[in-house]
Amino acid sequence: MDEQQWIANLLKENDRDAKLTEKQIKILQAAVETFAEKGYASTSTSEIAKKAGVAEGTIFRHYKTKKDLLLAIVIPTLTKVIVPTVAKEFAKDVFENQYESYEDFLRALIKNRYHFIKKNLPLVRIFWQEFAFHPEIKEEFQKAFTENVYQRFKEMVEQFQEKGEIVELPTASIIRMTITTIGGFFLTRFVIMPEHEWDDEVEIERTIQFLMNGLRKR
Amino acid sequence: MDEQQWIANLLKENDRDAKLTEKQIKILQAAVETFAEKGYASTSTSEIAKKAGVAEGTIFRHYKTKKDLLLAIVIPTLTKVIVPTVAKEFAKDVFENQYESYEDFLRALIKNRYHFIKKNLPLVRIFWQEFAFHPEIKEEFQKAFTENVYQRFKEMVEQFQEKGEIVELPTASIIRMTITTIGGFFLTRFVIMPEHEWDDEVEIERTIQFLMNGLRKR
Amino acid sequence: MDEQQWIANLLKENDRDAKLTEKQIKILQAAVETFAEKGYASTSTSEIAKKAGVAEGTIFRHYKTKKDLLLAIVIPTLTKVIVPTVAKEFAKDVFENQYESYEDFLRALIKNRYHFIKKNLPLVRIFWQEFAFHPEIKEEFQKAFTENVYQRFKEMVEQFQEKGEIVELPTASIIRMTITTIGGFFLTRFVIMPEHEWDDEVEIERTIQFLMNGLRKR
Amino acid sequence: MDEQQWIANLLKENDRDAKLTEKQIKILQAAVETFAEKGYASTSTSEIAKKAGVAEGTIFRHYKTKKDLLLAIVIPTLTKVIVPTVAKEFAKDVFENQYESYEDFLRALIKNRYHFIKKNLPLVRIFWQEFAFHPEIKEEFQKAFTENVYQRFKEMVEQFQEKGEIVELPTASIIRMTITTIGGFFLTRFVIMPEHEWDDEVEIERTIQFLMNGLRKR
DNA sequence: CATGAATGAGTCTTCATTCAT
DNA sequence: GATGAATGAAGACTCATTCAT
Repeated sequence: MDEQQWIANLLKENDRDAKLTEKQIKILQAAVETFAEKGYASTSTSEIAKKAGVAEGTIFRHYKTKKDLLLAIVIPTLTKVIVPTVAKEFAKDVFENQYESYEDFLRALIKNRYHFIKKNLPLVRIFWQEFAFHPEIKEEFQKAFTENVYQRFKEMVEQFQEKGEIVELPTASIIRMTITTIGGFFLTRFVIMPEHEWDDEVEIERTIQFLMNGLRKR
Repeated sequence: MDEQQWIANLLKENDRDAKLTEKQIKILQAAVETFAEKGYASTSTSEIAKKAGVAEGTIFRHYKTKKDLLLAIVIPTLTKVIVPTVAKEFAKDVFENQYESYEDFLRALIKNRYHFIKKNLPLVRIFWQEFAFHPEIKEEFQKAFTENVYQRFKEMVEQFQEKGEIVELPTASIIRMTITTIGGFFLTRFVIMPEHEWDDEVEIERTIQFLMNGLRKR
Repeated sequence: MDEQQWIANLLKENDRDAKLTEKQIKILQAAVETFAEKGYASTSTSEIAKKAGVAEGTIFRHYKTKKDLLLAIVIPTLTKVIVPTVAKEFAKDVFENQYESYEDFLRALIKNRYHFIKKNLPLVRIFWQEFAFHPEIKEEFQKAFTENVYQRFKEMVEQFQEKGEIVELPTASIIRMTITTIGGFFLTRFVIMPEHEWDDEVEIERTIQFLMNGLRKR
Repeated sequence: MDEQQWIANLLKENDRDAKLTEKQIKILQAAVETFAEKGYASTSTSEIAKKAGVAEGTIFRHYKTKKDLLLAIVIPTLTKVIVPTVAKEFAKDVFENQYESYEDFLRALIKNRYHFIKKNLPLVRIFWQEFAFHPEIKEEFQKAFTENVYQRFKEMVEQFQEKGEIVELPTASIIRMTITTIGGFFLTRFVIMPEHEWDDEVEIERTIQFLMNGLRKR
């Protein structure tokens, strides 16, 4: 029920309408699980149906095609999760605070994303895997990123460049390095070596220090 | 012809035997191209056959199953390309030199990998995409990495830690940061924003400086 | 409303009972339209429902199966339209007049049918198309034709054979020639070349003359 | 074998190439049979496969879609059967003879078509049924008719109008009446009342007389 | 060695029909 | 009466794989 709730909330079209049926939720859950595990192309609709405990036809009553089902999972993960989470909770959490240093900002950012990824690992995996093969997803992502994240990120960077805390490289490079360093940590942590025993607290702090050393003005 | 040569050399079982017939080469080329573009699961053997200009049955004469064909592409890309290329050319190029500084080593490493990826982008993409879904690949990769790359990398790091050039973090962390930073650059450069206009020379140097700043002992 | 009325009157079970609800009428209209355009087998009930603006289930409340819906359209088109229309209006119009000549009878017949077909083209098309595949329809038609039309037609023919106007061929042959000639005209006119510019008055008269020349005693 | 031969000859793309496999012939036969009996839309490919004694996949190796299979049956029936049969054998038989009278021409025409239809009844039924729903068929037919039949028919009619044998109506009307009268006979004979006991010789002669009476100049 | 026709299990999708609300 | 979510059997079509030539 609890488990059902969050995925339902996450994926329904918007918070007002959208009474997802119980079956719809089960379908989405089963799809997320299976897509994440085997990939979109290798997952059959009959398998999803079986796992969801519904008839195969039921899937197609709600999602006209298999691809619609994928997009129904991935697009909200972007527009609802990256965008508003970023824009509302996350941004409140991250951007709209007044940080005393870029380091503090980094710490907030990395912790926020850490918890988000940990919670939504299957969704993130699906997004990551299918990103390359579905132009719709790629476009949606770039739009979401450009419109919502990039601008705020830029302002943040410039603010601390002006304060003389971080180096005067082009903003784009700084953003890229920040993101890839953090992304690289998450990738190693959650995708490549998830079974390794991680001391997450330490590793996060280490990553922050590394980043700060790399970016600090001196 | 030239094009054919390198992929033939790259993929044939080992440098001695292995007279790949013309058809085999065409099959491998077609497979690499198509797997990279659409993903393994979404590629049909008949499509490969058509693109390679051979009969459908011919593929199965050389590769018992479709998966065999994938592995015939990916495993050598690891064992021949990561391993011996690393061990012979690359390692000659990278590890077996005497570097005056970690920075020089980084520069050699990043440039070597840059050219390799640029040349083998489709192969890298396939590896990257299928990595998650095929345990064989994952294992083979981890074996290759652990046995060949990790140990040499570690020695290199320790050498410059002793010299007092780089910081005394755990070797594993330093390796991870080095690799993810470089990997992050390549990912952005070749996968996420390949169409962006890059000044590669500048960007590489920037990445090196960032890494060095992050790792330098102070 | 007007449009609704005639199809309602045409199709309701019989003139007394049969208060077809508004929804029923809409279903029938949608079904007629779609069956005529795409054929019975290629029409889905959901399509009809959508076109009629009712829920899918509603159709099955009124017609147990899809085939029932077809028969609800076709059978009245026969029993109400061929039979009573023939027997009452048409027959009043056609058979029960005293014609001075077979030619006058033909003229009345062809004009009456011309207007009927023009008005009911979709119904006629459905009947025509499905005739071959549904024994019920075939039987119903043959019954209706034999019981109601053939006998009266025969009397008409014999009457003018006795008067010496038309030739002494077997009645069946004369009826067949009359019907196929007229039918052939309608077929060309409404099915094969509907978009051709027809001068119907002239063409009808020409058909009558042709028939009379073919049948006239000399 | 014999049975197989004619349908193979009839349907293969052209007399030279076209080695239809045994299986292909079986598929075509099964398809013709079933389409004729139940209509295209109501026939399933699995049914055809079963009847043909092949795997369902085999059908799609030869005909990319179910509709392709239909067209592979119907179009040759037009272009090979209407056209060249008309243009070569039939036309030799019918048009290129020197007829002494329109009546002789009619007799040749009707007998030729009588045998053709009798032999190819299923094909004719399919054509007739699907004509209305598939624009491709309609267009192909109109092309075939206009290009091959109409012109020759017209010359024939005009020739006998000049000789004063037949009436001076517009050629189009005369052709239409000729065709619909003959068509009407065939329709009644083969479609509407095939089980009736027909004395075909007599009925054909009667039809000719009727037509001639209708068209004779007087 | 290479071919390509043949296979049949499996894929996504549609559809007539049912039934709880 | 009307709805529309749910069903599952059936539909068209795909595909990896085999095998006779």
